[in-house]
Amino acid sequence: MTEQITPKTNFIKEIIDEHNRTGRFGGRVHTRFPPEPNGYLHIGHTKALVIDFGIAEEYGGLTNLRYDDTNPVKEDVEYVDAIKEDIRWLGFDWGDREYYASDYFEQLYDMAIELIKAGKAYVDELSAEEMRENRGTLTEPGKESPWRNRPVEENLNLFERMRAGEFPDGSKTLRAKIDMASPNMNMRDPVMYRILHAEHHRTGNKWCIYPMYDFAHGQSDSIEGITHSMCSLEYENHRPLYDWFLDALGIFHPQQIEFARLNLTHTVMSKRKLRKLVEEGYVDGWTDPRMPTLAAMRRRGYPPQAIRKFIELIGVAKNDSFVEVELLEHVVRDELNLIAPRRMAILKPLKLIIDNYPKGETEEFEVRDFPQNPENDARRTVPFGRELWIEQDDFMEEPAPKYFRLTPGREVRLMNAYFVTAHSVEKDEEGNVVAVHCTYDPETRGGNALDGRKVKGTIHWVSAEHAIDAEARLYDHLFKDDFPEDLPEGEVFTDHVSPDSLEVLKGIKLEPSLKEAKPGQFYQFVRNGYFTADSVDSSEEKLIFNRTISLVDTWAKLMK
RNA sequence: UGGGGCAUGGUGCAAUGGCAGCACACCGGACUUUGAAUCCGUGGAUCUAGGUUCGAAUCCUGGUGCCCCAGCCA
Repeated sequence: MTEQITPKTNFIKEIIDEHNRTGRFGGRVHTRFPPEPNGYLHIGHTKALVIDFGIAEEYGGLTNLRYDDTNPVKEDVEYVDAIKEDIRWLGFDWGDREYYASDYFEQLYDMAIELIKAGKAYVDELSAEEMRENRGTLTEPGKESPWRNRPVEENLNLFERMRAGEFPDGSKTLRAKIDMASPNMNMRDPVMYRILHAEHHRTGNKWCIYPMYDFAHGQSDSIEGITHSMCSLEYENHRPLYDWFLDALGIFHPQQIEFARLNLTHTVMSKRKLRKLVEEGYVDGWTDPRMPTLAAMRRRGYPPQAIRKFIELIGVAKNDSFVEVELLEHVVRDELNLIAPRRMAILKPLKLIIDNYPKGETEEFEVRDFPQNPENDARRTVPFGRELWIEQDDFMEEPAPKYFRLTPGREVRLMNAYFVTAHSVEKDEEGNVVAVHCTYDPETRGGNALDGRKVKGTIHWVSAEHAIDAEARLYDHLFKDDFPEDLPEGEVFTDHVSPDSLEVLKGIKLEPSLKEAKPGQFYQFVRNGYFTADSVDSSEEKLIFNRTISLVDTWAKLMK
């Protein structure tokens, strides 16, 4: 297991410590996790999850789950449910504090009225295009809207009628009256409300005006008494606006803190791109095990503790960064190594016939599930017979240098069974080896020679007579490139989806104890990798295994 | 050529004026009934130029590079 040497602090905790020293929030720490229900949670969100829930817990505080559902045209209950399942799977608990920004629509509306009355908001009638033209550019100030200074009463009247549904989509907006010349574009009279005659997944058709994120998030935090509102770096430019609304309203003022979001090599993380992969069929839905979504990782067999551990290891900072996916894979292997019982399975079968083993005879071996762990003596029974399946890769008629598996004339160990020596091969008309003949030494039962002689190679096997047929799905990185988003001019990231990211193996051979394998149970297929039954397609009649992650393969590296 | 942020081995994160460290990756070795795991070991970093200081990754000044912002998205 990886050492628990993660840094004990980070810049966010230092800020909180400072607040606690000065008593800004009376020692209280209350955070929120604010997903928009418009897609599945991915590994990047896990960073926010671990920060939001982890920090609150560390300080003895609470975390609210709050859906940021202010845009009905993009959101759906399907995602609300999926998100909750993912959070629970990771082991986080929001108690009964499941909230929605849409719960606050009425209060938000009242706040807008208040700002209008204070002369800090106005109804604008500029079209989207006109508004864009008036906004100015990064280097030039914007122009004030001709509607900017109309009387409070008129604003009130118009805003009420916006709510009443008197105007078509896009015809009017409510804007904050701040500063069209601000160097921060977010302060150039940002839109607070837009007209959207759309059905909301929670409020139905009650509303036809919806608040913008900037007008909803800070106040939602405030209403819930959130003390520390963590978000990603791109919201840094929004903090002045977040603060402005809170101050203009004179309500409880949480602290927004921004951190760098997680980027991972060999994958893409934006919801837009993930959606594209799904919609254009590059993958089989949001839960395709190659996706970086939590649902996909669960299906693929990543243990949730490993994902949490990974997030703890990468730390928190404000530095834009790309984490190598190898670290995630390391943590997954590390965890699985501890919890996954060993099994024998042959992925690419080759027949091995023991010529001097009595025909028709079988025997059983009692084999340990965790041979590397002296404290866990769990065992299972594995049948053995005259004809076995071994891996094609475990036999070479003309061995490469340093190859020490099965090859004519060399003695190797069949794991937990006997020493065997290959003598001859059967080939098909194309010259492919289809069976290997060997002899065994009955004096090596269990895998050790009475005379103490050693063998260099140990290979795994499955009794042909008892084997169960199954399918295996081997996954590799979705993209071969480290940074699939860094593309030459004119190329699309979907063109780079790796054709090797999925390899389906029909007719793999399993030891019989795998018959009852269920999704959510992890196995190590000895010398091959970690596998789990597929939660969508596997059944008792037709077992289908996902390869969660291969074992480290020093031999393959040597061969390159 | 506006504003906001960020620069430490290949990657990510520490070091908060006092010996630049940890993890992954890489490389070498030991051990091995998994070419896994485990164990041991090597190499490799403070963007740059000045300044302050006995002493700077850390403080100051200038430069350079990268990221974000011109949605009625979040």
